[in-house]
Amino acid sequence: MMHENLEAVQDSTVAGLGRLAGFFGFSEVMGRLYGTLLLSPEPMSLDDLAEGLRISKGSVSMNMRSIERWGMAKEVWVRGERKKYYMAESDFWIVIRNVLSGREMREVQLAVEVLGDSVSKLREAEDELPDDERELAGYVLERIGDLQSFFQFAELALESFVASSDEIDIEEIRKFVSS
Amino acid sequence: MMHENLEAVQDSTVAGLGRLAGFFGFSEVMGRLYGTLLLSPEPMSLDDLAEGLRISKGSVSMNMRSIERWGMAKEVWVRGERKKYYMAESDFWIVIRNVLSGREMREVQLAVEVLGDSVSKLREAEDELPDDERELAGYVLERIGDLQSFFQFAELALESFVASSDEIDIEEIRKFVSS
DNA sequence: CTTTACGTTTAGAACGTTTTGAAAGTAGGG
DNA sequence: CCCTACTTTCAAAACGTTCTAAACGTAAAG
Repeated sequence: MMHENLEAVQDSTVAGLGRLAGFFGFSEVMGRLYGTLLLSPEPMSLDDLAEGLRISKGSVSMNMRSIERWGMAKEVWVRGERKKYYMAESDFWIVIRNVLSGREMREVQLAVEVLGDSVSKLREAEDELPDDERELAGYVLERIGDLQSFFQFAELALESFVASSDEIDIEEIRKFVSS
Repeated sequence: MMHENLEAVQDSTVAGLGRLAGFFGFSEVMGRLYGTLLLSPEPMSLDDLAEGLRISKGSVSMNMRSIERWGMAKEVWVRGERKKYYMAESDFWIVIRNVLSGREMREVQLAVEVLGDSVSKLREAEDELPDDERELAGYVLERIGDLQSFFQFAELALESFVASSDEIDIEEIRKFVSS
């Protein structure tokens, strides 16, 4: 039996990461799996994970594939074992870069595209409109233009963050934070 | 009857904002309500909104309260009317600042707190542990420490962004983006 | 004081998502 | 080549969320 404090601390960390994952639009199970792996010095198999979290093997299998696709964990080969073993990616900057570039970026880009289409469609049709509608169209165009600017800026900001986070080092941060 | 292009553009913008709202963990209806208000030159009543989006008054009522709490729209008083009228907050920086400070910040702060508790609880108990568990505890402490640093940095970054976004001006951005 | 016009709350229905256990698939080992 | 140990897929069930329509509350108007 493991010391109660150690186990409690592991549990609350795992639970916290689950909560966080849910908050950011992933499944909570993904967060808990990631947390479990992160706190384990040894790589873990699907069975280990299923048993540790008391969830079905099916769920572990599917969620681990998501986790892998997001670059949050890697499969590791263990000599003489037929099972799959996983280890958490412990560089959080890599993790959030993966998420930002693969998900938030896509979403923002899509928004920018849609708005661009709308604006050009409306600009083309503007001349043919009767007066009262032209006024409304002008207002709508202005507002959509604001949205465009905003999302284009967000896109740029994300891009530069994703590009620069290569160089971020957690030891640097630790010093910075504790100062 | 409104010109088909104008209406189509409004609809796709509204739908896009709904999608985005869903992506960021709000209800899609909230996003659509906000979009509808944003594209309307006149303030709109609950009935206007319900009719425009073909959803129930009840839903409009509840979602508009959320929208108001997030500072994404304001009630406006219309002379001689008993209805409630709303206008969208059209400064997007204000909107995201509200969201970041009221939601993402809280979540990150919570994570930092929980991790802090865990670390100190575990540090206290460390001495009493048998050797094998002490080793594991050391490992867990290290990983949790990394998490702490990461979230503390995120907290700082959010803080400074929220604090500085007072001074951000959309005209500035527009120039910046289009260059 | 009653009626009317509105906003809010609520219970239940509809819907989507997640979980599970079982069945199917796959690849080493004998 | 089959057996065994494992992973993946899948359909059904459990669950949670969101929607609606109806009931309710409230306040202005008559």
